[in-house]
Amino acid sequence: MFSKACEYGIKAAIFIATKSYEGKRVSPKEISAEIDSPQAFTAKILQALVKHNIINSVKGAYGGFEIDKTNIGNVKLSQIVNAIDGDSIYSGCGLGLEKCDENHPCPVHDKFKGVRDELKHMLEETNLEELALNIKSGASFLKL
Amino acid sequence: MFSKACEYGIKAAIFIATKSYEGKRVSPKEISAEIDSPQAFTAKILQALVKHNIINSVKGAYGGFEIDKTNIGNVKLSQIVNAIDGDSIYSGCGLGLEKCDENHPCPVHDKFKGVRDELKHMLEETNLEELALNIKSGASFLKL
DNA sequence: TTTATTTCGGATAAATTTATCCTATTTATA
DNA sequence: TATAAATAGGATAAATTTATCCGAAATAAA
Repeated sequence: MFSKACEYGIKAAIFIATKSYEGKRVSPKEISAEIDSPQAFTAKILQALVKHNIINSVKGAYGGFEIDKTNIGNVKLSQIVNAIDGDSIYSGCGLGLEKCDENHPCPVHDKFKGVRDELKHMLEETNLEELALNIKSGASFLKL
Repeated sequence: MFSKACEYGIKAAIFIATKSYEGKRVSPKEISAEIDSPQAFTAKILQALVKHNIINSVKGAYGGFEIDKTNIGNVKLSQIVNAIDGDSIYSGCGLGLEKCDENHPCPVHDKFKGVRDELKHMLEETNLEELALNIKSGASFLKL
């Protein structure tokens, strides 16, 4: 469904959010340990999230990654997915046709519509706040 | 969503079905031309579909690939997806956790459940017959 | 200003997926 | 039986994704 890079990106953002609520910045080392991902690769993904203004980075001593506490609720999963995997999940044809729409549909166009729309809706409605709070409360997990 | 191999496999199976209704066998060359895919790679995928008993192959002169006319309606998309991509779409965790279920959910487990179930249901309920008939009637397309 | 710490970013390598090529094997027909 | 036509399958290459390494740049604090 998502690339590994995207999975790491989502989990990293959630973890950063939980720490940002505590006013703490986190390093790629802490992040990769917490989400069980390769450190250097995760660092690359964090760079991408920074460039897309989804998370903030602070260089130098006592630096690290963080998200503005007041903005955590505004960050939608769709932004993260879009930043890393692009919009192919929404806009792309399920069977890879170059051109696929109501007027020139692939064989599964209509049947996929529901699934795609539900996925899109879910990603656009889910924000980091609720996901981070569920992690903090122990209702959900980032690894294992 | 699906691998390219799987996209090719689905489109190839649909095309074979349309030809099988006419009692005609088709070659990898015809198939790849019709679904706009690399011929040799497509041939490998056809081999996999044969091994999974989703399509039949007949070697030698006047041979080719076909599907029993009486069985076309019984072939579900889920069988093709399963044969090529495995069951990761259904059973795998959306964020790649090794263990992810009600008791130990990833952050998006519940939110993904609906999407996954709808996708699964759609793949299990859609058969080659309806897809092939839509191609024959010009209601849907396999390329461009 | 120096030092320690930390992200940034380029180069490269490993793994996986996608794709190609060529020979062997099978089979219908002349 | 010989021949032509077709799938089967192994070896290999190209492209993409995933992953690692290391030096440069930036920054806080001593």
